[in-house]
Amino acid sequence: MIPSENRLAEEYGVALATMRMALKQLVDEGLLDRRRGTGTFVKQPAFRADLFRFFHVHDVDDPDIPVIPESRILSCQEVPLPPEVQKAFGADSASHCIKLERVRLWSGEPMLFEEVYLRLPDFEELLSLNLKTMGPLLYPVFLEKFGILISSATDELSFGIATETSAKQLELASEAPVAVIQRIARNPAGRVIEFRRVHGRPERFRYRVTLGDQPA
Amino acid sequence: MIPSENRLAEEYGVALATMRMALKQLVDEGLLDRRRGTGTFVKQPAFRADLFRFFHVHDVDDPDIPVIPESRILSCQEVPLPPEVQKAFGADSASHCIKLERVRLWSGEPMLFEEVYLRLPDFEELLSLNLKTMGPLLYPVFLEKFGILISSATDELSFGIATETSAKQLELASEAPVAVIQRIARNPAGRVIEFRRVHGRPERFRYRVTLGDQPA
DNA sequence: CAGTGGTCTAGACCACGTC
DNA sequence: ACGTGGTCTAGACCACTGG
Repeated sequence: MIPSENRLAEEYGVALATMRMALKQLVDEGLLDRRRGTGTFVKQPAFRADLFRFFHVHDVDDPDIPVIPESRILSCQEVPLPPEVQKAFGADSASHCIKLERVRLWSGEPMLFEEVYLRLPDFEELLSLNLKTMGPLLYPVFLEKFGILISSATDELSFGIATETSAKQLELASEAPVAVIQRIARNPAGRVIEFRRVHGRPERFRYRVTLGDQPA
Repeated sequence: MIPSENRLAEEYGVALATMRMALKQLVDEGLLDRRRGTGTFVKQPAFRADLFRFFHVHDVDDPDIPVIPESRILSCQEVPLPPEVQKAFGADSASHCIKLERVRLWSGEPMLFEEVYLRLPDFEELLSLNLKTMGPLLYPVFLEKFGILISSATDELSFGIATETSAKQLELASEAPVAVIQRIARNPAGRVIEFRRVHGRPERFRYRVTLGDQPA
């Protein structure tokens, strides 16, 4: 909780109405929360998990049931920056980054193979973390362990051919067709935090997204 | 342009600051536009064309160049409501609807085959319109000819098999693999206006979307 | 230069939550 | 009862736009 509008106005030597306008602005920006009769509070940066749960593996019976696939981490190591990751991170990137590989399963079957690239030195600690204890969603981990909030992402979907690794992990023939999702995720300042490439089994792959002003 | 804040405050018998707050609210809701030294204006409902240009057919040389594919309308007729369209439109739907079929081409090659379902009687006039004169984007036509604004859409992407018709139009072998996009588009009130099913040639298909708070 | 909106002041009264 | 934010008042000065 921060001091009341009365105290703040006095402290900063401005009129009450002026302070009210300033506070209103911060509320509009989502930084404060005001409750009549109670006070003004700093808002926790809300992680909109719903925004990032949009890999829908369609339930056999009801495609409207969303599922968070189970996660199995294969490896997590420091590697030289691949060129496309370099392009996404921009000029101010280090020469190396962290590469995390994992498989996501549903009902015991591998559905997605993910390669996640993260900036160094920001995520250096990840190398020494016990990855087994992590939940299936990465962004809450970024927020809790590293204080890094992912607030926007650009996904690009296309069709491609499985690599040797992705074919093996998805239990497909090599060079089988796969769904390809490439994601660039950013913090609120627009800095690219993550580059991700995902291969998915095509026959059960489903991606859903809603754009525009959501009706209430 | 609407009257100045001074005149409005006087007319409605409220203080200037109160009228200012009220106007501010309407600005926040996107209904008004205020310009200092000029006046207050009713805002045209902005059609966010950028929101709906997200079928990216990747340019061979530069995948970052967005393209609006050319449009060729094949048919436009009244048909009974297919079950999945019924489900999208809901209980208050008529028993028939308009079905519009078209092919979208780029560099003369067919890339996408679209089946667009629209509500009756809202779009009744579409049957008698000269479709040749329409531009490649449908939503501006909805707005200009019918006063209907599309403000949100949910897309669902998956992989499927070409139908007889889509294979023919895309110049593929029958039962060839295709990209499938299903779209439900709504007006600001949340009413479903359009149901669309799109088949795309997989090898050149690319779909890009950005979610979250876009950095400035 | 006249009129517009943008910002600010110094009050007032009210609705709501907590104690 | 008291302190909180929500709304309102009746002014003031400034910055910008247009003719």
